[in-house]
Amino acid sequence: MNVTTATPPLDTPRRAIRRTRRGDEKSEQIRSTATELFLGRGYDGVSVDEIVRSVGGSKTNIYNHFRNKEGLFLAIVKGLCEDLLASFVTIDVSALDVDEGLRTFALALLGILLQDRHLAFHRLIIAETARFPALGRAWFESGPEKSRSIIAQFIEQQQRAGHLRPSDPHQSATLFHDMITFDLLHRAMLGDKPSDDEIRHRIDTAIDAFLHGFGRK
Amino acid sequence: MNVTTATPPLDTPRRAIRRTRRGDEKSEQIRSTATELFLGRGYDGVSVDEIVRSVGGSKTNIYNHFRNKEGLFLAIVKGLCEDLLASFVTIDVSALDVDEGLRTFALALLGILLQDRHLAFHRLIIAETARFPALGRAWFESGPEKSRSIIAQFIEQQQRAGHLRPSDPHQSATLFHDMITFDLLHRAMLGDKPSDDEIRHRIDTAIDAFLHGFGRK
DNA sequence: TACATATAATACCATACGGTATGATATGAA
DNA sequence: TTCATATCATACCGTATGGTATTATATGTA
Repeated sequence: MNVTTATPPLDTPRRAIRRTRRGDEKSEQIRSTATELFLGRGYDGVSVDEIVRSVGGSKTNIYNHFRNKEGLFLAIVKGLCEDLLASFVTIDVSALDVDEGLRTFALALLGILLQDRHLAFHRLIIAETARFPALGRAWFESGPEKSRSIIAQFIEQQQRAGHLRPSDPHQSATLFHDMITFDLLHRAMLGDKPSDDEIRHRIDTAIDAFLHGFGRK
Repeated sequence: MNVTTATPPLDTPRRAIRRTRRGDEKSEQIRSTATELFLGRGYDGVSVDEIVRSVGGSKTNIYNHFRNKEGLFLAIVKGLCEDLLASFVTIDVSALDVDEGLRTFALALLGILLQDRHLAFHRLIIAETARFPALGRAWFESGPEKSRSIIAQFIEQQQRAGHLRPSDPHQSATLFHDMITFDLLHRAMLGDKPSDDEIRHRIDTAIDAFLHGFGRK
């Protein structure tokens, strides 16, 4: 209801707190415990009282570390955005050819996206973007947009080496990324987890389509 | 909490109701009014009292027509699943060549998926699938799976005519469908609606990739 | 040791929700 | 017209929620 924008950011403590080791530890306990609860049952599905019961300690202290329930939630999502794709940004494909590079990216990406933890996270984001619009943006930038950029770099490099015909690298990376992820991710979100064979087969088909297309010349 | 399965389906009236014209009209009023409310603010965001205020009449009567809040919600989602893709199933591409056919499908599909009404519906489905598992299934079957099947039929027909090289038609249709939809749909869900030019460009690129690929032979 | 403050424990508040009970009124079929 | 019943209006119940107030205790620093 309150749409004024003069209020300070929500993911900030309600008042200056003297930082201390015990305090930081407690704050981390609250954050990590609440993370699992929110991932499991969504924002509305978890009450502050339940977080208190689960992490121990007092309700007041939660409201001291995080301004309110929304503040705690936003801090948690911010952390998850950074964590989930962490292993993807360190992949080194510089020594691989086109086929191997794309396959490496695809396997790593699906390995992350099909984890239960990511599925729950994805549900959370989609569901709560209506309530917290900034949240969807942050996820898109740190998720799909980031992984596509990494793939785009590789594609551009392969184009310069003459192994791919010229095109907008980011557009091409997006098409490849989407071919790989959409179907398997959505089915996994409905509880229909693809087998390793299915994953490999999907990747093979997508790489083949990406490199050669389906036209009959 | 109650996980027994002996209860009757939820989208069923709580007791036998003598069907009458006024009753059917009232039931429709409730359904259509509540549809817009749920699309706007989700399941938890809309209270039964608010539906009563909005549609007029009495709370009791809603509980007579639909067993409870969940029953009303499921009836509404079932209706939306059928409505949204209605215009897609009647498309006739039998006289078109590969390029034109794929373009026709892509334009029609995006025309549906990027509507505000569908975006809200999609959010609703993803968010509430955790609470109502059957819901995600029903949507997937009547949505993505259905549109892919229609595209697959066209691809198979073009393969038999020798205009596409042989492949699993449904796999290929899935790849094409996902290239077309994933990125634009997700960005639209975050409020970043693509322009008509962007849509056309994306479709061109995807069709080109589908037919010719990006490899340098 | 002394003092400021972070944490705890607990009771409490206002509000909102889904759902039911009850009694009055409107409607439609016999 | 009669009578069963669909609809309405309203009050109510039990429960849960986010958030605050209060008072006591543990902790770190000077």
